[in-house]
Amino acid sequence: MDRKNTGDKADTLTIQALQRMPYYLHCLEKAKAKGETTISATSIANELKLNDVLVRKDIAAVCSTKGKPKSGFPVDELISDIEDYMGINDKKEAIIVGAGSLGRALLGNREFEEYGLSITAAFDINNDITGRTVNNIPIFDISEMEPFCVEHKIPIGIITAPMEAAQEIADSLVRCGIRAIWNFALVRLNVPEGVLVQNENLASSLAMLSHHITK
Amino acid sequence: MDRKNTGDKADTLTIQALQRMPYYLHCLEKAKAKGETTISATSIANELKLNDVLVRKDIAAVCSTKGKPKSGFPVDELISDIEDYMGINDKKEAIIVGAGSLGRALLGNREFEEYGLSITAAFDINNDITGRTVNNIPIFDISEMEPFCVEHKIPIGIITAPMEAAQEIADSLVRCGIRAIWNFALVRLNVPEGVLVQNENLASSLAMLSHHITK
DNA sequence: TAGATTGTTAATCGATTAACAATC
DNA sequence: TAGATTGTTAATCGATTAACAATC
Repeated sequence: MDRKNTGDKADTLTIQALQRMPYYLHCLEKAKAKGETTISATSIANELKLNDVLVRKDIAAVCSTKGKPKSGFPVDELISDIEDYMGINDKKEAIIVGAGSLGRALLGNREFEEYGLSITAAFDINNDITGRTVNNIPIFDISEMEPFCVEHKIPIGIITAPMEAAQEIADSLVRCGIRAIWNFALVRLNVPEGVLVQNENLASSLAMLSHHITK
Repeated sequence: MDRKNTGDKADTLTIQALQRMPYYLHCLEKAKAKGETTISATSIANELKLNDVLVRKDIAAVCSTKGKPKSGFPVDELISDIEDYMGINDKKEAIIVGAGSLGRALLGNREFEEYGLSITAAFDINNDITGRTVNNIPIFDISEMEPFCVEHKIPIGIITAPMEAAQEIADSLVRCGIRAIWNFALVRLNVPEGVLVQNENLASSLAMLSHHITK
């Protein structure tokens, strides 16, 4: 099946553009709170210190209507278009694998819910940890992970395990039909095509900070 | 003072390259554990699924010696060069501002120590939280932040506060002489030149995941 | 030696920015 | 109308990749 021009513009957004969306959303909600009903790409660009053409292109890729010269875009519509595009409004279930300090930290973070991510269980190998709950989310033994994922058709796995274990966990998740992995372990994961791996490299960020400080 | 060619190559690494460094480090340590004394850029590239010329360029920018055709680079030397470059070996003190779920999560994460980051205190506005400790790190009232930073000459601030408060906190940190900010709030911070802001956008990552799932 | 590997220079690729005509 | 703002096409910029001569 060819996907050259299917009418929807879903494929046109680059990763960078997609990552700017939450900023746009925040900016729009601020404008809405102020009572503004339309907003120009130019003003968004100024607020976020981005190029205005860039903002216009990003908006064009997700917005269902065109902007009007002079007034700009309708705020409400743009908000719901971005939310739809990001898939914020339909809840997606996720599990956390590795309930060490970072894993439990994420379990305790309620803000993910706002972005449509609902963490339903955590798994760990260490039986000092399993059996407990954090933020009302149960921590099970790792052996229960595969049946749990299959039964609940979990689409997202969050790996906060040590890097030595990460690839094996990823393989296991893939077998269960997971479709996206949020990887906090410092390894490149090998996954089949169609499975998205989003790497969250706190170590890389730390490298940036450290290097700047050390000059 | 002109900085065209000062002999050190510190300025030549791009952000992307710097972010690859932790992966190289991990890869090298794995090789070292296997008893290998030299390693080729080609083999690192294969392991990490990167282009070999890219790896060679990255290494050239940080490594003090040149590689030898056929054998490659000395593992030990490369490890210490990268560690030096990233500034892993000298401890840098940091504070956390905002001790909500994410902030306490980071407080509890002991892995940062391995990368040279030592979190010495946290601050919050909520007096249900202040006075406690997490992982032996005290949580103080926000009013004590400025004197603490000045007294201890803290170079790094980690913002895990709500986005409404983030800019004000950043301004305050800058006044105290902070040199880098690790920003987990979803706003672009305005800081003077010379202060690094490293944005950690969990929301942007979530946008990636959600969008992929929703297809 | 032959071959793996290096480092450099040039080509490619993709994202951002600039220029500009169209429009409310 | 005039001016702000839009959307598009072309130019720029920067990172990655390819080609290739040099070397252990």
